[in-house]
Amino acid sequence: MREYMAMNTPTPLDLGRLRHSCAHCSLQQLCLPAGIDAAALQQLERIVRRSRPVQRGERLYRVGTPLGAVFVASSGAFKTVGLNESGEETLLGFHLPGELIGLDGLGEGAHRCEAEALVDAQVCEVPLDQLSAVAMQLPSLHRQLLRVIGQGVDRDHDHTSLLVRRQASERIALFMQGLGQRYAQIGQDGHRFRLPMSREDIARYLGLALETVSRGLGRLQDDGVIAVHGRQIQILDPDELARLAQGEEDCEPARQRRRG
Amino acid sequence: MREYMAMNTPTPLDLGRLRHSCAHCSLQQLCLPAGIDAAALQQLERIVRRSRPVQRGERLYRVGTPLGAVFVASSGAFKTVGLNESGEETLLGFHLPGELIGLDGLGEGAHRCEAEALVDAQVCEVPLDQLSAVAMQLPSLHRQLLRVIGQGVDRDHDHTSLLVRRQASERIALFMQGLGQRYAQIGQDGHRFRLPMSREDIARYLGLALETVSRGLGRLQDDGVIAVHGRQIQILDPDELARLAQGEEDCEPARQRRRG
DNA sequence: CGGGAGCTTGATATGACTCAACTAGCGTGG
DNA sequence: CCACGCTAGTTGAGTCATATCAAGCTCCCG
Repeated sequence: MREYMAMNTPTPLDLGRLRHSCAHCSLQQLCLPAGIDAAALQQLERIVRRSRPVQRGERLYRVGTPLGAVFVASSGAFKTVGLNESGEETLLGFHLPGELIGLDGLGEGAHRCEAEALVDAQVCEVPLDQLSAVAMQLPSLHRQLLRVIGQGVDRDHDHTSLLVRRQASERIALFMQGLGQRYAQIGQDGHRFRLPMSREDIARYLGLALETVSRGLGRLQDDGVIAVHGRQIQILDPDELARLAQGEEDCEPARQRRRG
Repeated sequence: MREYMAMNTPTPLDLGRLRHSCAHCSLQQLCLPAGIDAAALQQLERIVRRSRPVQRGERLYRVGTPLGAVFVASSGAFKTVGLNESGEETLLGFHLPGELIGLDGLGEGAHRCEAEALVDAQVCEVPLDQLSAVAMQLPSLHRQLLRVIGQGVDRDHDHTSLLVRRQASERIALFMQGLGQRYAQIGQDGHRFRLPMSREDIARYLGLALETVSRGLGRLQDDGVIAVHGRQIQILDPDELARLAQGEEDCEPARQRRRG
């Protein structure tokens, strides 16, 4: 958060944030409140624990933690990491503001993965039993709950179709493109953003070696598709990025390689 | 249901099947009815369209089909295949009896993938609006609905941790092991089963070339871990399979390769 | 200024893909 | 009943992309 503050919100504390409610949240249209009526919103607000700060590296829950609540970041970013029997970690997903965290564990009643803040963040916490109870009273909230669950499933499926791609360059292009789209969806600049995760996280998310990710990004930069400065990313040529993401390997005749 | 019966199962009709209900279904404990009380079960039965036969190759829904119902096979097997913009297909999952099909599309209200029967099958269909309506009356069913949704998410995550494995042999071993476990869960023999899917389907599910799958299975057979006769599989050495699945590459000193 | 994590870059080895031929199994039709 | 053709699966040879190992670099942060 230090970084963010320095970069984006000069004064250390935005008082408005303290008064934040679902009704005033910029993410309202993306989050549980989307599409529910005023009465339902009030009910929902009553049970939501709002905007708790979470430090980088802090975990919302661990493997085995009984499922008690779902979370939504209002700022920052999270990763969810699965641990299998043999102790290996699998990077299951990244979660930007507005995207529900903690649906795993719905199956067994306890979390099968861990949710860790990639940068300092703010999270809203929604106790699941209360959410269920309210959802059973309010059809619109019930629908919306199923909708955000479905969106999580969709993101998992997107991840899967990333992972089955053969070419590393394809996975990387698709990842950057998808991230840009997700930033755009939450009202941030989809062409210029800061990666909240390390190269290693990206590599594990994409099923690649971290060196391959590094090289892939370098290549995209050399080709003039994106600009990379550490974690700062700028998408220079979205169309070309989309082309590469769809497996159409360059062969670009007119475009020169290496410092385009 | 009458129509279905009349249409598709001409003479060799098992009368017992006509009486089939959730209460008598062998999959009861794995399916939506699991853990709900008798009253809830009755309510649920009222809305479930039971045991429609589905032919191999037939699809339950296609991309873009408005989400209207979820499905559970009572016999047979399905695959779900996602189609992305560029027309490429991604094999998102296999569904054995008792495993919910059709949760994708919850996010957008329309299916993003297609569910196709791998072999002739029987499916129960649960209209989603009615299911929602009943779930809102019955806490136990509501809980159970979230639980089966969560199990679907868990399976997707298992798939993901398969895909990030580096070694093809590891993915293949893990796949066979997982399939065996799933068969065991539904009361079938987990050590001896028939694959409902082709090598190509397996390959696409695992993010490998089909030849690699074929070789991998051959290798497992040569090592005496499994026996393969076409799609008929027998797991001979579950412990060794588990070892291989966890990445502990053989180096087996005593065990001889090629026709063990 | 020093330390260290995070990242880049280089050289090399190898595992998996690709292309290709071949086989097994199965249903069809002569 | 066998020949045929088709689909699914196996097996082989060669190439290439990516993992791996190993330096070196850069940027923070103390």
